Amino acid sequence: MATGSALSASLEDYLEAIFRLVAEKRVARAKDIASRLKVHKSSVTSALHALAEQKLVNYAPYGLITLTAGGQAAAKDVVRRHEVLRDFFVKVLTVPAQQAGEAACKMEHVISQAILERFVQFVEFVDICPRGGDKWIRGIGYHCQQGKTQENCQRCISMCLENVRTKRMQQEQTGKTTIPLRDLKAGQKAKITKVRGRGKVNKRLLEMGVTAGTVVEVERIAPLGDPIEVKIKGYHLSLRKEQAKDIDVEML
Amino acid sequence: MATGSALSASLEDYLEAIFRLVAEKRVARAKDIASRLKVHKSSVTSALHALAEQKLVNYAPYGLITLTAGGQAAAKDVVRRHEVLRDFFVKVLTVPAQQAGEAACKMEHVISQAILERFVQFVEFVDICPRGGDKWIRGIGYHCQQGKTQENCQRCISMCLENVRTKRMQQEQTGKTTIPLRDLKAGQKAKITKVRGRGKVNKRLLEMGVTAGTVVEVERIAPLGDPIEVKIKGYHLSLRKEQAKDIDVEML
DNA sequence: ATACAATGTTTGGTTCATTCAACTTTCGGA
DNA sequence: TCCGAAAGTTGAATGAACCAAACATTGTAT
Repeated sequence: MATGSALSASLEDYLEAIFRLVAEKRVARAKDIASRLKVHKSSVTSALHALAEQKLVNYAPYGLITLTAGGQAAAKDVVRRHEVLRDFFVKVLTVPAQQAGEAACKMEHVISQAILERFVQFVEFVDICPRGGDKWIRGIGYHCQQGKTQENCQRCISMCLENVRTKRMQQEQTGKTTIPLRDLKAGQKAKITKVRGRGKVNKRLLEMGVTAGTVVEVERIAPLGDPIEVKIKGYHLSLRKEQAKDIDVEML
Repeated sequence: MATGSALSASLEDYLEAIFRLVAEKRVARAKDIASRLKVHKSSVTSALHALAEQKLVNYAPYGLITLTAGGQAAAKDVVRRHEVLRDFFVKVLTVPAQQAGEAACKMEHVISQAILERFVQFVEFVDICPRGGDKWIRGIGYHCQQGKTQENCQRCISMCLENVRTKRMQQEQTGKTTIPLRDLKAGQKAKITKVRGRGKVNKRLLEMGVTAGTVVEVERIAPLGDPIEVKIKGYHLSLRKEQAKDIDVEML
């Protein structure tokens, strides 16, 4: 669901750069695209021509650069690939943020849909599984940075037991921890248990992956608590308070 | 440690194909390279010229194609990247073998050294950590294929407890499980506890990552039990029975 | 031996991504 | 208002990677 004819890695980069610039500043200027991508400004012009030809950007010489609906979709797709990979590198492989970003920049162009979804599911699994969790991931950090001593593993055992115990307790007081998504704070993660809303807005949610069992992470909440930005399956999603009220979640 | 000036993705592909063909059949023929990489035969010729220029292949028109020492090293490097990724996809993300290979083929050209080592360490960590292990990985499989039901997690808890218990028992009868690497069977994994040999052969082993704490996997053992092929940190290594005798390991 | 099929090479042409240098447009200040 | 710097464009040129078709070589089956 998105692009028609596959874009080249290079054009994807341009698209992504435009998307990010529009998000950061209000407009995308050829000069900024050039400096971000470390290419000559004339290269930007030709890329713009190519993108315009494929109806991905609205472009007229000396005019301002915007993404078309299609371009927006394609760019979001690239960005998602980027974010999923970066996320995995940072959260699971404990790679420094900057390095992770650079690596994601290259890999985003060659990763297949199927493998990408596996990455998403993997992170989700680590979140959900009682054997996973923050502490386990931190264990990987130790392992990667300090080498793999037996003591770490001893500590790991106790952490695991503790982890399992807490999870069990949570399981026992079943459903008690269920709250509306609206009540989560920024940075918190939870598992969706029920999506109560109905109608076509709801259908759109389902299409984006907002279904029972999925892990959701609250990225940030706007000043007045209205648009709630969440991440689901690597997608960034903006929810209205109204909708968030009708989504039940269970803290992890 | 390897290549001088970075090779293009395309040339890396040619190098890898030659390496694999030489390994499978005895020689690399231009036609086979072409069909493997799905390119026209004339493209092979030009690639060969480029590679010869960089002193990576021994090439003379109509002559037979071999890798130089440098080419061998570069090819092995590419192959390692490929294998590490494929391994991770198959073993951790439980991606079907063929798909994993295809994905690895593309990603191998863009992955950085640092991230690659993280992948290696991650797989190693999962092997070593009492919370990881086969069963946990199989849990990911369930998760990816069937969706994430609560029952799976319940089962996961008991598996974890069981896992931790066995690990503990192993820990208690400390060191008892230590055996020479030579006594492992094909397919088994173990952690190196001591490398007893000395001298320059030993030094070479250390350089290849054969050090205490590292996970080693026996790939296969030659008919007479002499060259033992192992995988360490994604490298494929061929050990002599002599050497394998002096390496102590502890079963996982 | 020799003819010919299989294999390998060359040549010429395409596309993509890029730069350089010359040119044009835009826009903010004096 | 108009002028110059900053931003953007154009066109010619490069190099990588590829293909198609014509050409060259090799080895082998009769």
